[in-house]
Amino acid sequence: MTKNLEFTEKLRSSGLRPTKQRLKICEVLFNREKTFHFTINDLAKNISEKLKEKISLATVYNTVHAFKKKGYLKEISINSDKSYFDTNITNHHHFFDEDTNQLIDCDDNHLDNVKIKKNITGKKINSIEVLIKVASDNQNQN
Amino acid sequence: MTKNLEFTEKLRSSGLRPTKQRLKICEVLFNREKTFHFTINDLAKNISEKLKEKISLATVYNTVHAFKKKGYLKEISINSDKSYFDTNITNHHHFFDEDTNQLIDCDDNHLDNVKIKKNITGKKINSIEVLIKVASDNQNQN
DNA sequence: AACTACATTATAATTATTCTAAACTATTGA
DNA sequence: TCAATAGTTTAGAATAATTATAATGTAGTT
Repeated sequence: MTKNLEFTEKLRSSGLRPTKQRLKICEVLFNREKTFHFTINDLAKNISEKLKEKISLATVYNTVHAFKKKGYLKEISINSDKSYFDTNITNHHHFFDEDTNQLIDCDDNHLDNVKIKKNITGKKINSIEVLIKVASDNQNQN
Repeated sequence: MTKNLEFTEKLRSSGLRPTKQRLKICEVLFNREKTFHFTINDLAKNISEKLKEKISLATVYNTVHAFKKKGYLKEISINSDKSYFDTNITNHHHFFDEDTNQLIDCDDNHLDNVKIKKNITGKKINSIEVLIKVASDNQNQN
């Protein structure tokens, strides 16, 4: 609750109206210790668990995309039927646990810096993403 | 046509029956100089252009997944509404041109080897994928 | 040739996501 | 303060990719 003013300011400063729904979503997304990796579905479930009120799915989609556009969220490339988002917007990479379908942050001690030696001519690099897919050692993959 | 026997053998050796449809798809996928990056839709279009006959979409899906399972195709992680596949199954990475939505292979002279210094405990690494998103230098990104 | 297991197919079903258009609300400025 | 307006929310429809279904077809084997 004390964070509400902070979120209001954050939204207003980026030209987003601090509506009730957006503040609630801020609370769920940004009021945590660890970074949060989620799909829209995860988030919607989280909202209806933590908060009493329901927020329309369309609003969740709208808000997540608005937050992404403003740079408050990052979208992560995983080959999947759904999109994954990350509250950690710093430049970092990911493990993807194929057993649990969970994304896990890669910190610096996991991975050497990726160096691009040669780029496509005439293009600029927008992002470099490394995705390390892992699974249980004793589990057979299909 | 001369390749047909080769494809028949390839399929048979991996326990896939060399049906008419699978051979046609092999022809479209593997009878080319360069590696082929495609979505199911690309492939279906390619089939109906190059060949006279139509192959049911369901069969295209089934076949692509069967080929992937047998290791003849790789699925590439791009955050998108559709899945991308690659006939180049060697260990390599990709550029993704956001202007044209095209995947481009990264060869060795583009990228230094990615080294994982520390893995998640109890898990084994199934794959490491680097995706470098690029776009026109003079184009503003939204 | 006939049997059987695997394949193909059209179509229905499912799932994630976006669109729509009407109702609602935050902001602004009189 | 209050009304105008521009941005938001919403339920539900629409769309798009993919998977399931179940009937028909076909390759491989006997």
